[in-house]
Amino acid sequence: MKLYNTLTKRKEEFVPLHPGEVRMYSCGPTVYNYFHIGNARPFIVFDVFRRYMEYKGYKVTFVQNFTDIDDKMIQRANEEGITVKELGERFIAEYFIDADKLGIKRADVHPKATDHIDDIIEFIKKLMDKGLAYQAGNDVYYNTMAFEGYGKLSGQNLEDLELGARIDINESKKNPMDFALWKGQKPGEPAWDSPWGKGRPGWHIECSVMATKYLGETIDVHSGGQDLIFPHHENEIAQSEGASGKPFARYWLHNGYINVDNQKMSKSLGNFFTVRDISREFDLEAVRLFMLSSHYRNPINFSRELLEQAQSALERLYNARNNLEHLLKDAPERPSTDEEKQFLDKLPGYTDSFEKAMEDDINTADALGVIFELVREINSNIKPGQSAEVIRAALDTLKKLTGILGLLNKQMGSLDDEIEALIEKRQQARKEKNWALADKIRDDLKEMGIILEDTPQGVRWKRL
RNA sequence: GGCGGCAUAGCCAAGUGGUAAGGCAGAGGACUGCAAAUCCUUUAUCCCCAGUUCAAAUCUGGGUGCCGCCUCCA
Repeated sequence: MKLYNTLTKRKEEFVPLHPGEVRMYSCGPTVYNYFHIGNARPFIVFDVFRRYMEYKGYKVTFVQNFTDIDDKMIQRANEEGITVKELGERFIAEYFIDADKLGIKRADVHPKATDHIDDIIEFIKKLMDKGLAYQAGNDVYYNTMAFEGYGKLSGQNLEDLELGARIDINESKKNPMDFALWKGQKPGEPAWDSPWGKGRPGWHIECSVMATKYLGETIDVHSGGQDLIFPHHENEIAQSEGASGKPFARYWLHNGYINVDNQKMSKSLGNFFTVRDISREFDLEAVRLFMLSSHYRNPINFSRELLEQAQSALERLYNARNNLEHLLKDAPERPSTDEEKQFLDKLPGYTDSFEKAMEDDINTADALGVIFELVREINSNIKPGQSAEVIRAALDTLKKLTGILGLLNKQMGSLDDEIEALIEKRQQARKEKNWALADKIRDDLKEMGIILEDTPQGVRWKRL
């Protein structure tokens, strides 16, 4: 499998550090609000990466943190009149509600910064011992000048960075590019005891600490949005490699932004949509399909129209699956005919093409194209009366591939007797050409959320 | 100023040397009591110019336009 590695600026063959295992860390949300769809992109695309690696048989250990202490957390908690801890707990719960609807699997570990204060302190001590950090007042800073590789991820050197940097008013730093590992307590802020006085961790340190704790000093994959390349991930490298003397992450994966009107969507610009807001109008699975319909490193524009397109595309997928499930119920268990076997022989080709797309730096857009080609193949070939073997094989392939992308999560389910009876009654009416009654029943069922379709192969239903 | 990305049909989007996947929307047709679903047909000189090559959307050079990072941010 090839992955574009931000560190080397090339596609590289993925070779895990430990054969058969993948250890990956992805930067999670700061839990001071509902997350927006810009945040959702990395959650979704790296969830797909994880699912694909699991599908390929790797033992994947996936860690995604919650940042539950920082300036924004403190500010928001004050506005709400609650503690930072309460705020964090609330929005962690909200995160899972939205993430579940987006089809994002739980990470193996979802560590919180505030649960790792002791580990963070130990880590900072280690950096100080190595001369990579210094205390200034009640703060502790990372000494960027002392770390040789600083800038290697973002492709910049310290001098260029400083030229572009705003004048830093914090005169206690030795160098403007130095960043806080530990921030001394200010009035009204939550704080923990430390060798440098009461305070709280800086933002970057938590990821180095938790990634190391749960995955080891060298991990396989570290991922996040492109805007984290600098300074966040650059700083993580400085911290982690400074402390361990070993490479931190072997592959750095970064997704592109979501734009609105061709402008970056971000919290600071205020032009963002939360996933929660979107969920009131759209099926979040359509949002997922939308995210996967272009390559993860390309920027994508967000709009209602595009979401509607994705919704329609999703329905095409569901129709294909549901039709197969309907057919399977009555499919005869018998040996497949030669013609049916010809169809069966075509199925593995779609899996191959799908994998080929995924192996090329997680090309979900291409992979999705393969799924739609499979859908057409299925729709053109599958008819009532075909062997259960054929229908089952088609269904299995479709479910397998959509499952890797985390799509088609809603089960078709079954109908209760009352509705079955209504459908039967309508069939009788149709037989008698009582169209008025038949249409009335169909309308009534629609009110109840059941849509009927009279196909040449008989009546079918699906949920609204 | 330093670093980086993008430009393919009405919309979205793959494709990185051999005359353009797929989805959405539209048009025509088949099927159908109607509707829906489904199938078939149909819609692109790949931003511009020059070059390399038997052959370029794909490589090289130049240009134009748009965007991002260098500051909290996915």
